[in-house]
Amino acid sequence: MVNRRRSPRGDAAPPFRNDDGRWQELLDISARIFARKGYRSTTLQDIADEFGVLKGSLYHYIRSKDDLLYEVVKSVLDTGLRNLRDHADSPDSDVIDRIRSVTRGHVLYLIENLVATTVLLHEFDQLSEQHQRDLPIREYQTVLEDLITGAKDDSRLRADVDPQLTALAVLGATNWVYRWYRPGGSRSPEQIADYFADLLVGGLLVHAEHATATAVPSRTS
Amino acid sequence: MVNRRRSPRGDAAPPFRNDDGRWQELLDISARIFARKGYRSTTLQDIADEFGVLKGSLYHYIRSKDDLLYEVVKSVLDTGLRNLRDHADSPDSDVIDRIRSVTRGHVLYLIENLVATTVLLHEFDQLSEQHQRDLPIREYQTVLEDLITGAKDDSRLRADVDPQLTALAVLGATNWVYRWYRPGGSRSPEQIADYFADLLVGGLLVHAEHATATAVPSRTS
Amino acid sequence: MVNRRRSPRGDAAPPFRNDDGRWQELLDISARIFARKGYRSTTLQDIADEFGVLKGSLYHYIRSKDDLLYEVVKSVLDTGLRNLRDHADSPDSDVIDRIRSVTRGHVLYLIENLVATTVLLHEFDQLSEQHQRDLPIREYQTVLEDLITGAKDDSRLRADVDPQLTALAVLGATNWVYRWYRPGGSRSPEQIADYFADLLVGGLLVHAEHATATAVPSRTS
Amino acid sequence: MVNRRRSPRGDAAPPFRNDDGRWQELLDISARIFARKGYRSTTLQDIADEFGVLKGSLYHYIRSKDDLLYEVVKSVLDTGLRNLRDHADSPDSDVIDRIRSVTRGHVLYLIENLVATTVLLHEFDQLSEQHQRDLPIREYQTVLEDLITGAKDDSRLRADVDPQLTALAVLGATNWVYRWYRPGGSRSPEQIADYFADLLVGGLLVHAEHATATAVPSRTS
DNA sequence: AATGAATGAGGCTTCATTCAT
DNA sequence: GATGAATGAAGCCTCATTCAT
Repeated sequence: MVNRRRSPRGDAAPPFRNDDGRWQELLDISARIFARKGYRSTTLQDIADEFGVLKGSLYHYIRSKDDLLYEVVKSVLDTGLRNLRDHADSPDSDVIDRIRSVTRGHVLYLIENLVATTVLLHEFDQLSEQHQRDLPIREYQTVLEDLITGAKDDSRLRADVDPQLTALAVLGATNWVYRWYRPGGSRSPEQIADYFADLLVGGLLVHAEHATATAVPSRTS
Repeated sequence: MVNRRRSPRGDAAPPFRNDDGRWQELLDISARIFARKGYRSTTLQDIADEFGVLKGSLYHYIRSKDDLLYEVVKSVLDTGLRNLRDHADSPDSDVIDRIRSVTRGHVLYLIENLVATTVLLHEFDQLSEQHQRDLPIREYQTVLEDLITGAKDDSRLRADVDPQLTALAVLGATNWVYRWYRPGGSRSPEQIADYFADLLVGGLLVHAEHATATAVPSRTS
Repeated sequence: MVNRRRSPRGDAAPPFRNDDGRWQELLDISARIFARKGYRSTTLQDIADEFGVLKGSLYHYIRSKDDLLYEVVKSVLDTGLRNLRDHADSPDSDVIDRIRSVTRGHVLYLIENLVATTVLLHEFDQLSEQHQRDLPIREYQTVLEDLITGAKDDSRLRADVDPQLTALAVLGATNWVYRWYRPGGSRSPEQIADYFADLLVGGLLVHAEHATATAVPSRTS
Repeated sequence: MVNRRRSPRGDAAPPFRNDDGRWQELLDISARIFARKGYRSTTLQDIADEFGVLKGSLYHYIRSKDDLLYEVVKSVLDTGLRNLRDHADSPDSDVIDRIRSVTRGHVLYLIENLVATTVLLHEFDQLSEQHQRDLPIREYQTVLEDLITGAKDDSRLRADVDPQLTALAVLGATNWVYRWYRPGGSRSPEQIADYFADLLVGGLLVHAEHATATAVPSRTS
C-alpha cells in the first residue's frame, strides 16, 4: 500500500529508489513476524534472516526497530481508515445500509490485510509515544460513532441506541477477528462479514422487519 | 482468587504458607505491570522494584518469568470460566435470558478483573507452549457456542443463527472492553453490560418484540 | 579519592556497599585504560577483561560508559581544585609565593594523579553535555586569574601583567605535563614543579632580583 | 599546504589531478569535524554529509579513515615545523630574540591553523603506530631544546636554565592555546603571541633589564 | 527470605569498508 | 567519480537467571 520509501538517515530523503520492491518485501516480512511472535519477541535477527541480509544491513532500510513497526502499521491504518470512511460516507445509500456496509467493509478489509492488521491491533501500544500520537487510531471509533449518531433521527433505529457503546461493540466484534480468523477456515470472509453486519443490525431474534432489513445487495449467508 | 502457593523450585513439597498475602501481592503487582507495559516489555526489575525486593529475590516466589505470567493468567481464566458457566447453565431460566446473562456476566467479570483480564487477553500468546496447553482458553468459545447451539430449537431465534460466528462476535465485543474501558468513564459497568446484551439479542433496529426482550432486571439505558 | 558509591539504577541508591574497594578498583582500571587508549577507543570489553568480569557485569557498577568517564574525572577534578585553592588562599604567605606555590602544587598534583588527570584533560569533551556542565572545570582558570588579579597591586609585579593570559599560559605549561611526563624520567616531580614556578616568576634571563625571588623553601634545581 | 594527491588504492601511479581543490576541501572538512567532535567520534558519514557525497564515495579520495587523519595532520605538522625552524635558525638575529621569535611564531602559526593544529595536537595518539612513526612530532621539542641549549653560553641567560624543561614549558603554554583560543576573543593573536614570549623571557616580575628585552618590533601589550 | 554480585546470552545499533553497477 | 546495497565486526546495554552468603 504505502510505497513511499524513507531514507534511513535524516529528513533529506532521496526521493525514490529504483527497487522499492525490496522495501515492500521488508515491510511484509516484518509484519508477518511481528504478527506471529509479537513485536517485542521479534528480533531484528529474525527479520534479517528472512530478508536475507545481516541484521546490521537492515539499517539501510530502517531508522530503528520502533520505526519499522510504525511503517508496518501506518499503511494499514491509513488505508483502513479510508476504507471505513468510504463505506460510511457513501452519500446515496440508506443510513442503515451504510452501517451494515461499514461493518462488512471493515471485516473484509481486516481479513484481506490480516497480517498487518494484527500488528496494528496488537502492537499499537508498543510504539513510541511519539509514533502513537502520529497515528489517528481514535478515528476508527469516531467514524463509527458519527455514522450512528447521524442515524439516530431515523425512526427505524431504537431510541436508546448509544453511538459510543455501539461503535465500541462493533469494533470489538470485528477487530477481534484477527484473533481467530485463519484462511481456509469453514467460513468465507464474506460470510463472516455479512453475518456480523446482520447480527449488529438485527440481533439474534426473529423479527417481522428482518426480511426488509436484510434486503442488501451481495448478502451471502 | 487462586492462592495455592507453589514451591519455587522442584515440584516436590509445595510449602503451603500462611503468609499468602505476599504471594497475592506479587501476582497483583505483576498483573498490573504486565497490563500496562506488556509482558515482554516488563522486566523482573520493574516488578521487584514495586514489590520491594531485589530482582534475584523474586526467585523465592517464582520459578521463572513465564511461570509468573502463567500464574497471573491462570486464576482469572479459571474463575472467569466458572463465571461464564454459571451464567450459561442456570437451569431454571429461559435460554434467551441465559444468552443475555452470559453476555452481561462476562462483561461485568471482565471489568471487575480488568487488570488480570487484560493480561490474559493480550499476553496469552507469550506463554510457553506448555503453559498455553495447560490453560483451557478455548472453553470460553465452547461455552458460548454450546449455549447458542442448544437454543437453536427455540423458535424465537433466527433460523440462520450461526453458533460459532455468534460466539466469536460476542467474545469480540466483550473481550474488546479491556482495550477501552477505564474506571470512572461515563458508562457504568452495568450500563455497558446491559447494552451489549441487548444489542446482541435485539440488534439496532426497532422491533415489536423488543419490549418483551428487554424485560430483564436492572436494565439502565 | 571519591568513594561514594553510586548504585547503577535509579536515584534510590543503597547507601554503602561493604566492598567499596571493588568500585575504586574499577575506577582505577578505567582511568588507566582511558588514559592509554582514549575514551572512545576504549571498549567496555577492555575494562571488563582487566576487571575480571563479563562486560555486562560492569553494569552493576556503572550506569553507562559516559557515566564511568564522569566518575573517573569528577574525583580528580574536585580534589585538584581543592588543592589549587589551598595553595592560592594560604593567607599568611606572600602573594608572589602563592603564585609560585600554586604552580608547584598544580604540577605536583597532576603528576601524582597522572592517570586520572590525563583522562580529565584529554577526554573532558567526550563527556555528555550534562556531565560537562556538572563539572566546574572553568574554575581552574578562575582561581589562577583571581590570584594574579589580586597580586597586581604588588609593586614587584610587572605593570602590564595580564591575569587571563597569564593564567592560560601557566595552565598550558603545567597541564601539558600529562603529555610528556613519565615516571622514572630524568627530572623528579619536584624539579619540574620548581622549575616551572621559577620560570613563570623569573623568566629566562638573569636579573638582579632573581636571588631574592628564589628564596623559597624546598627549591631543588 | 600539502596538496600532493595520493592515489587511493595501491601505491602505484598517483594520478596527479588538477582538481585538487576537491581534495583540499575534503581535508578541510575532515579537519573541522575531527577538531569539533574528536577523531573517534567522527564518522565517515559525518564527513561525507558535509562533503556532499555518499559515505562509500569517500574511498575515491582516501585509503582509510586513519589515512585521512594522517593527511590532515601531516600538512600542519610539516609546515609548522618549517615555521619553527625558520624562526629558530634566523642567523643574523640575537639568540634571545630568536627564542622570543620562535615562541611568537609558534603561537601565531597555531592560531592561523587552529583547526588542523587542534587535530594534530589532540588526535596524534589515535594514528596508527606506523603513521605516528612517519611524523616527526618530536622535532618540535628538539628544535626548541637545541635553540635554548645553543643559547646557554649567553651570559644573559640564567645559569640554571634547563633546555628540556624549558622547551616543554614553552610547548605546553603555546600548544595549549588550541584549548581556549576562539576567533573574536578579547585578545588578538599578536597580543597573545607577544605576551607569551615576554612572559617566557622576562617572567612576571619587574626587572631593570626589562626595557631592553622588550625592544622587539610589533609588541602590543 | 533476602542480598549482591555475577553470568551468559542476546538485543539494538553503529560504522569502516567493499563492490557491482 | 559516484551510487546504493551490503558486509562483518564490534559496541553499548539489557535482562532472566543463578548462587554463595
